[in-house]
Amino acid sequence: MSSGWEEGELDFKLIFEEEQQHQDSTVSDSQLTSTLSQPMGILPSPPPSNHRAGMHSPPPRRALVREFSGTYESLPARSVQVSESRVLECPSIQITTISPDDDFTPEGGTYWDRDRLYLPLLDPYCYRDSSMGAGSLSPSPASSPSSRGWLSPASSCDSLLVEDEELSEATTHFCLSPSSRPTSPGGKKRRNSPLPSPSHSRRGSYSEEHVQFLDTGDSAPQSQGQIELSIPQKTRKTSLEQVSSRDVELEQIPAPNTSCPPSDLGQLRREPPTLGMDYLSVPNTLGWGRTRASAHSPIFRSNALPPLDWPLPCQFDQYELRIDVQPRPHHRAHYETEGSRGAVKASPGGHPVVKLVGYAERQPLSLQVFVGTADDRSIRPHPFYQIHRVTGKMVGTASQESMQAGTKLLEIPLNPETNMTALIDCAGVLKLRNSDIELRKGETDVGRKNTRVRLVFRTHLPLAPPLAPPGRVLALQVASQPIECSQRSAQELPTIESISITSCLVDGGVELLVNGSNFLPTSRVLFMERGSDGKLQWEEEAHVDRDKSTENVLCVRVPAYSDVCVSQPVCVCLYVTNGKRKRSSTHCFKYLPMLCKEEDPLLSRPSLLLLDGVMPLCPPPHSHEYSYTTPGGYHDEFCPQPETSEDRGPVNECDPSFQSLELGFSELLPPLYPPHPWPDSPYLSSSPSPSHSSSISPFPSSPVSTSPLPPPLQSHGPPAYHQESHMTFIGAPPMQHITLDEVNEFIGEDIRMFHTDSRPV
DNA sequence: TAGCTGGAACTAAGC
DNA sequence: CCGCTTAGTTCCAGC
Repeated sequence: MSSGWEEGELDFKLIFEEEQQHQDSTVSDSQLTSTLSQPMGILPSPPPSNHRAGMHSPPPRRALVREFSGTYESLPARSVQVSESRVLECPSIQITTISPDDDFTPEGGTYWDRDRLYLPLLDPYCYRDSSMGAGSLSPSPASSPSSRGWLSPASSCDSLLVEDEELSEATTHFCLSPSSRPTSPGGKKRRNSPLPSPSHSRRGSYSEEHVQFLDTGDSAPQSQGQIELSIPQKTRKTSLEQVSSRDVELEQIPAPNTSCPPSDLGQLRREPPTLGMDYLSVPNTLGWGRTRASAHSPIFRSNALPPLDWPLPCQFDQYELRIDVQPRPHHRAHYETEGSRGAVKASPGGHPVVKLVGYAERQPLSLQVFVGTADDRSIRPHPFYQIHRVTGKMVGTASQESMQAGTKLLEIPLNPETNMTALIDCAGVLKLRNSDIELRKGETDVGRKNTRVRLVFRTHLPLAPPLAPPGRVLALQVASQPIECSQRSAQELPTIESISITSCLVDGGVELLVNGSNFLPTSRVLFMERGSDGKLQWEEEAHVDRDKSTENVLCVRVPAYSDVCVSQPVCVCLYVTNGKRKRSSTHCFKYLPMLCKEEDPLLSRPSLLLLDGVMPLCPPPHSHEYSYTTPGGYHDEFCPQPETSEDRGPVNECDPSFQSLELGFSELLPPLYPPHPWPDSPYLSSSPSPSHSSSISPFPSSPVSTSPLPPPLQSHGPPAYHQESHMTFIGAPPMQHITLDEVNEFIGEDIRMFHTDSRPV
C-alpha cells in the first residue's frame, strides 16, 4: 500500500535559510522572480513540498546550506543557484512559452496533442501552486466540481517572504467574503454518451476537465507555455495521471477577494503551468510506516506550516483542539456528476462541533477542515475524497475554500465570541472517481473499498513567549471518527459506534453491549488477535443474546481468551460481521491477566480507568468500562480493518494507542533526552519533542499525574516516557495510527540518531 | 427552482 | 470464457 519508497530514495534536499530569504528576493531565476512578486495569501505558505496530493510530505531536514535556528522547511527538488550563496532546490521542467495568438481550446485554454501539452499565456499573477503548503485562501466559494479553480497567488516562494506578522494578521483577520457563486455541484447531468469511464468518460473528470497543468509542487516558471510531454494518445490516461485532479484544478474563477490582493479583477486567473512527475520524480515520500514526522514538534515557524500529511497532536500545553460532537459514521459522498448531498451531520442530529480549548486570546483563528484517510496508517489527505463546501440557507457557518498541496480545505473561523467553537455545518464530501485518481503517477492507494474517511481539523495558533519564540505557531490537529462514504457500504456494512466495556479478565464471561447500526439477526461478533506479523493468531466468536439485541445493539458475552495464564494485558480486536466481506471496523478490547487486579494497585482504583470519567451504570465484575465516544478522537482506527489487514502484511495486531503502547514498550525507549524549553526543530531526533518533555505535560492536573503519561499526540509518534503502566489513562488524547512496527522503528531510529547526534562531528 | 436525499439502474472488476 | 457477485458510478424521483 505504501509507496515502497525507502529512505535512501529521497533524493531531494530540504534546505532552509531564513536570513537569506530577503537577500534573495531578487532572484534572477525566472522561476522565482514571478513567484516572489506574487501577493500573499491569507496565510503564509509553507515551502513547496513537491508532493502530489495524497502523497506524504517529506519530513523536514536540517538545512544543508546553513542551519538556522533549527527550523526546517521542505523545499523543492532540484538545485538551482539563485544567488551566490544560495541554492534552491527546484524541479526540472521544460516549458515553452507560446504566444497568445495560438489556438487553445475554448474551455480551458489548454489542449493536448500527442506530444505536448500547450498552455496559454496567462496572467502572470494567475497561477496556483498546488503544492503550496498552507494554501492561500481562495475567494472562490465554488466547490468541486463547479469550483475547481483554485487560484492561489501564494507560491512556494511566497512562503519565503512571509513574515511572522503576516501570519498573525492572517489569523487575526480571517475574513470571509460572501460567495458569489454557488458552491454545490451543478445539479444532475444527463447521460449523453454511454462511454464508460475512465477512458472515454462521458464527462471530463475532475482531472480531465479542469486543467491539466502538471503539478510540480513548486513554483514553476510563471511564463506560460507548453510543457513537453510524451503523451501518446493511447496512453493519455497515463499521462494525465500527472495531472491529477487534486494537483491541477484549473478553471477560470473570479478574482480573489481580500485574501488575495487584486491584480485585475476582470482578468481571469489560471494556474501556472507546472510539470509533474515525468521530470521530477518525487518519491512517494515517506513510507507511512517510516515517517518520523510524528516525532516532530507541533510548533512551527509561521512560514513553515506543516503539510497536511504530517501528524500533529491535538493537544499541546493548555491548548487542545477537540471534537465535541462527532460526525455520523455514515455520510454518502456525492460525485461530481451529482448534486451535493449536503453537509456531514452528527449522530445526535445537527452537525459536528469542534472546539479549541485553552485559547484565551481575542484574536480569532482559522480552523482548517479537510478530508483525511481512515485506514490504519497515519492520517493524510484522502486521495479519493475532497472536502466540499456546502452553502445554502441552512448553512450558518461561513467558510472559505483553499487548496493546499492539491487538497481542498475549508477554512472556518474560530471566534472567541463563540468560545472558539465551530459548528461544522458547511462540510460535505466529494467523491472522485477511482479511475481518475488511481491513474495518477505515484498513486499507490486503490479506491476500491477505500471509502472510509475522516474529517480532519487543524488550526494554527500564534504562540508567544514563553511558550515559544516569537514567530512560532502551534499546529494542532484532530480527526473525527471514521465516516463511511459509500452508499452501498453504508447500507450494508455493520458499524460499531461504541462498546460498553473495553476490558475484562481473560476468563471473559462478561456481558458486553455493542452499539451501532446495520445489525442483523444473523450478525456475529468476533474477537480476534493478530500477531506482530499481522497473521490471525486467535479468533473466537462471542455468544450473542438475541433476545437482548436489536438492530442497533448487540448484547454479547465476552469469550475467554485463548490463554488464561497470560501475565500481561492482551489487546485484541472485536468486530461485527454480517457475512463475508461485510464486517465492521474493529474496536479494541483488552484482556487483563487474572493476577492483574491484585498486582497492579492502580487497577484497584477502577475509577482511574474510566475514560472521560463516565461511570457505567452497572459495571460488571472483571470489567473496566468507559464511555466509548471520546470527544477528541476515536479508537476505531487503532485496529486494522479485518477485511483488509490480511493483505497488508505486518500490521499491528491491535490497538497501537496508548493501551497497546503500554505493553512493554517502555524498556525499548531511549534514555530521556534533555528537555528543551521549546523545540527548535520539529524534527530533531536527538531532542525530545514537546510531547516528550516532561515539562509540558498534557495532563497537568491529571489524577494519575504521578504516573508518567503518554504524549499528547493525537497522531502517531514515538511512545513517550511513560513506563510500566498497564492501564488506560484518564482523558488520554487518542494516539492515532501507529503500529507496533512503527513504534519499534521509531524507537530504533531514535536510538540510532541519538547516538549519531551525540557523536562529535 | 435548486438543492438535498434515497433508491436503484447500470457498469466494470473480481472471483 | 462465462456466470455470478461485488462495488463504483450515474441517474431518477420525491421532497
